[in-house]
Amino acid sequence: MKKRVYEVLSKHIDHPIVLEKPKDKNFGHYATPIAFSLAKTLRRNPMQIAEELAEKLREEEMFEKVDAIKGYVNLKLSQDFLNEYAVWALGHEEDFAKGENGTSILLEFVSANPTGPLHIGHARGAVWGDVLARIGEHVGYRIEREYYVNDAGNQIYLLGLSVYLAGREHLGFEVEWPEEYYRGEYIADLAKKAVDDLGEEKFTDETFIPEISEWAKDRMLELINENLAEVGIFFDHYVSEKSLYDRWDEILTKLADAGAVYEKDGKWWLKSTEHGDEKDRVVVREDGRPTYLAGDIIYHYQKFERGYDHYINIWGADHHGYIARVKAAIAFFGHDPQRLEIILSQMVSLLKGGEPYKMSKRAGNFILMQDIVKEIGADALRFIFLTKKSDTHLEFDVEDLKKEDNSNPIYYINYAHARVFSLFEKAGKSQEEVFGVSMEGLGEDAYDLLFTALLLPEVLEDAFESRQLQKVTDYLKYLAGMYHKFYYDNRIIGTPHEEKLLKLSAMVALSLRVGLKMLGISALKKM
RNA sequence: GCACCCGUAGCUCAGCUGGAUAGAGCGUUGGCCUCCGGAGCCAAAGGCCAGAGGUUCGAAUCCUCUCGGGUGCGCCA
Repeated sequence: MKKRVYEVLSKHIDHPIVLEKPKDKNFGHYATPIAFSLAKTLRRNPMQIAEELAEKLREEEMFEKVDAIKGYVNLKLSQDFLNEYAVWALGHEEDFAKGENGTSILLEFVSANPTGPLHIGHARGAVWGDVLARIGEHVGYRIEREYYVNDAGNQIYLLGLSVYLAGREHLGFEVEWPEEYYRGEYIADLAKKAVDDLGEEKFTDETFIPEISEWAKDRMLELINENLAEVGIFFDHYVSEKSLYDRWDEILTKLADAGAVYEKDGKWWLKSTEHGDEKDRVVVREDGRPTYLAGDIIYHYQKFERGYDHYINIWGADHHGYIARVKAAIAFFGHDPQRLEIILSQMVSLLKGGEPYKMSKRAGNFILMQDIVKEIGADALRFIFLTKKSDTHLEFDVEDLKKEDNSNPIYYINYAHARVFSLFEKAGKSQEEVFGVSMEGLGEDAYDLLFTALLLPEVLEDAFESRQLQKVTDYLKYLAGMYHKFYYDNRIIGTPHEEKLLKLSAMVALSLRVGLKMLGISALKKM
């Protein structure tokens, strides 16, 4: 809708237009303060400009009313326009709110180390990335989801060592635990399975640790994927860090050719300060082994090689210091670092009944994602993360999400959706049979509701483009609230307007349903 | 010390490409079921938008500084 308004306005104004939704609905559906900015360039009174503009816009069929008030131009869409749009939307649920864009995006998220189960912090990035992708795809972007698997380095050895030792303990050997190893019951569980799968003999000698590491890492990745699948999150690609190092010599040569690296103290350094980093970073150690950053450099090199238009990485906020060096590497390869966008996902703290949530022993002092899913369900988990910006600290109480009243927004929204279905059932009608009904003669509040329901497309687009997913949840809560009130104020069944109001209800339900789908939450027809 | 994020109602948070009277949920107080699902609706109370300057027709929003909280600052991954 907004697009159509833009188009019409652009015919009359040769200037960038700001369209906003007025806070007070008496001011119409859309408003523009354009006269203020025009006043500056034209050196004329904004009120006059607004009035002249309003005069012209009144001739457009799309608007029922155009007012110039205090320099604002307020626009009210015509009922016919809203009606037509609703009829189309109801008949094309699959296409409703879809857009065309075509830009391809590689979205990397989660990328948790395969050394332990996912914890609650991972869950935030996981849900956020998944929904960003869902919405982006819906509004027309081509998005592929990728998981970067850190399957190289010391941590994998430590995982193997931990499983090896736990396996020995399981077999009855006396075990002396080193200072550094992975704790938590999952290691013991893994060890038992490893003993069964690999055989007891692998636990007799430390030389088998690399083999155990490999096995444990694969198994861990499977577990992580199971955790993610429980919440409905899947990936298109997995890229193994280990596999990348085959190309290190080639990439290092490229960096050297670009003048991006230099040798000092027997190490190779990336001149990341040239592109805004605080200090240069080591990429090859004295003993010749590449650092973790080297892996990331290769990874991003090949990402750009794969030719997407845009790249998004969702990282835990504790990695923020890493952004500058990765972007520096990209710049050295001659790519525009702006094409890589890093979204940070901030910390999460959990409460239960007002008290700090008890850490799971199983996790080794982490709150496991799967425990929270078990406790509040995947939908609630999704919703809580989606009501907040990704880059602010978040604290929530799991008890609140278990309540079944309006303190729980998912129930609130789904209740509105279910109400519509219950109305149709009560009326003995199918949704399809009212699609064609004219909506003429309904009151203002009905049209306000209809207009709000039709806002979904622009809400989704705005949410995706601004990377502010909470706009979708806010909108759904708002629309559901509006419908609850409408329902309370207006009797529907058995009135002369029954079919019209049912159609309106169907439109509201459609927006709620499509909106929830974008969040990966299913809409209930009955609760 | 440096970098990033944050500071809005008692609590958890929206609002931030500057725009008309600062919002929601919870909590508190008080109303609404002989009527389509009360898992709902209505209302009241509650704010120097951390503080101070600046930019301008206009600032919660942009800039600078100060104060407060979080996180990061290995050649670990």
